Amino acid sequence: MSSTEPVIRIADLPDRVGQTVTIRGWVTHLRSSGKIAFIVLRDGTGLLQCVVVKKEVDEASWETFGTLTLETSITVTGAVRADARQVGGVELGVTTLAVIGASPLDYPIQPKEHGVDFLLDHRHFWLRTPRQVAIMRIRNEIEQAIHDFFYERGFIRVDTPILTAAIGERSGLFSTEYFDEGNAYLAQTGQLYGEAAAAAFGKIYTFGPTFRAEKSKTRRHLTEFWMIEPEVAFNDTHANMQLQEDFVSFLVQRVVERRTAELAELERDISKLEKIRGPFPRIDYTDAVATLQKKGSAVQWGEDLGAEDESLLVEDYETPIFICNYPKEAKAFYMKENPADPRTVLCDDMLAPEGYGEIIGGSQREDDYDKLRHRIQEEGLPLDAYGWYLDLRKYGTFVHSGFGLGLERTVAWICGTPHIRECIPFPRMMHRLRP
RNA sequence: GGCCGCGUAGCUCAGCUGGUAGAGCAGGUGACUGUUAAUCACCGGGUCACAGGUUCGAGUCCUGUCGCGGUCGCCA
Repeated sequence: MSSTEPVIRIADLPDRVGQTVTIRGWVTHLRSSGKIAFIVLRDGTGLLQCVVVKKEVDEASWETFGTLTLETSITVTGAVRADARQVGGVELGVTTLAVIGASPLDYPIQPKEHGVDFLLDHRHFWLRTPRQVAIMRIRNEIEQAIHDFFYERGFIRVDTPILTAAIGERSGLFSTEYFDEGNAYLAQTGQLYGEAAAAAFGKIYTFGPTFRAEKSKTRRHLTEFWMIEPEVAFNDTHANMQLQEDFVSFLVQRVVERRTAELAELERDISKLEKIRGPFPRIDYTDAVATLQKKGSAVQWGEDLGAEDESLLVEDYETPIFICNYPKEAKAFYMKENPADPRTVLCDDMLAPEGYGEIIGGSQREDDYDKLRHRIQEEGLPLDAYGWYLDLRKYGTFVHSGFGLGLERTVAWICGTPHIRECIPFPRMMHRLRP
């Protein structure tokens, strides 16, 4: 292994045909036909077929080839040459070959089908496979696009606390001891803090992990997931939905433009993603219930919509849709009462197409001190814990709105994966805490 | 938590109305100078999740326990 040889990344090789380069990576596949042998090497940027011909390498390198196993990390040096049969159009004619780190023969992931439970037990290795690499690169693209979208529009990113006193929504909380302060809870949302920050900066967003201790066992739920929560001062519910529409369209088109290779690896139907541009239909909850009843659903006005109801509504559209203005009882205490129909609140759920369900929940926030205080009491929540939150309405209250986008659900939809657990590097679910 | 389903070789699975455990892949040895999950020959590999029951006999039927998956509810 020469330290003077420049180390090149596989993705850059098409520009280096004819040059001699050194690559470091992991053995992904091995084939041998006696005096000629093939190594498929992975370096995190792509795959490269390395051709080892006995007559063309030194004896030590040929013997080294014989010891190679799957996932051995190696250094190879050789000439880059064009070969139309290869992905990326190049292969490497090896001149020397050396092992960095050996890999025992019992490497568990084989180039074949495995069960999901087995793969999740070996998530640290599963992550190395082409499909998983593609998903994580798309996830990264979406994360970067989120930051770009908000930065270009003058939003400030605000990091909200993960350890909190009891505050937020009603669903299950993870708790831990916190010195002499009693229990601390892992945050289920950064929204309330986001509202405080909106009065400081005007337009903000949060980007962080959130935790739900519900015993949910579905393809759409994790106990730890990442959520993006914008909050905008002086935006009403209509401006809020416009922002959501622009935001989601931007994310999808960004992935379509920049991650075509990864979408191809996932065999995603890109034509379905290209249609994701505003406007998205805005359906009032009351109209949605009427439509559902016509379609044979048993749903009654006042009830929340079930997963089956959501699918029935989405099936008529190729873009995401909004369901707006749910009954007060079905939604959180902080949502603003609808002046046009006080039985309902100014809120919206965005449902993704193709059965991926709710990816956004948003609302205009209650900005009236007395109404909010009343709602907190109505829900049986401890008033004293919400003192600072009520203060936001006492000192210069302001119309404001925001929403929460579930990152993994968005990644799952854009990638077309059947289960959300593939869309986060190390998923946390009810029955899975490791690796 | 409710309902449905699964647990057999390292992995993926088959195993019928109960009759003494199978395949492919992976692994080992050998052959092969253009392979793309290479091919060919030969070889090793099992507490059928666990406990109890029915039976002459249980991987198979029954009960319980454990583990896991799907779905619903909750939500992003």
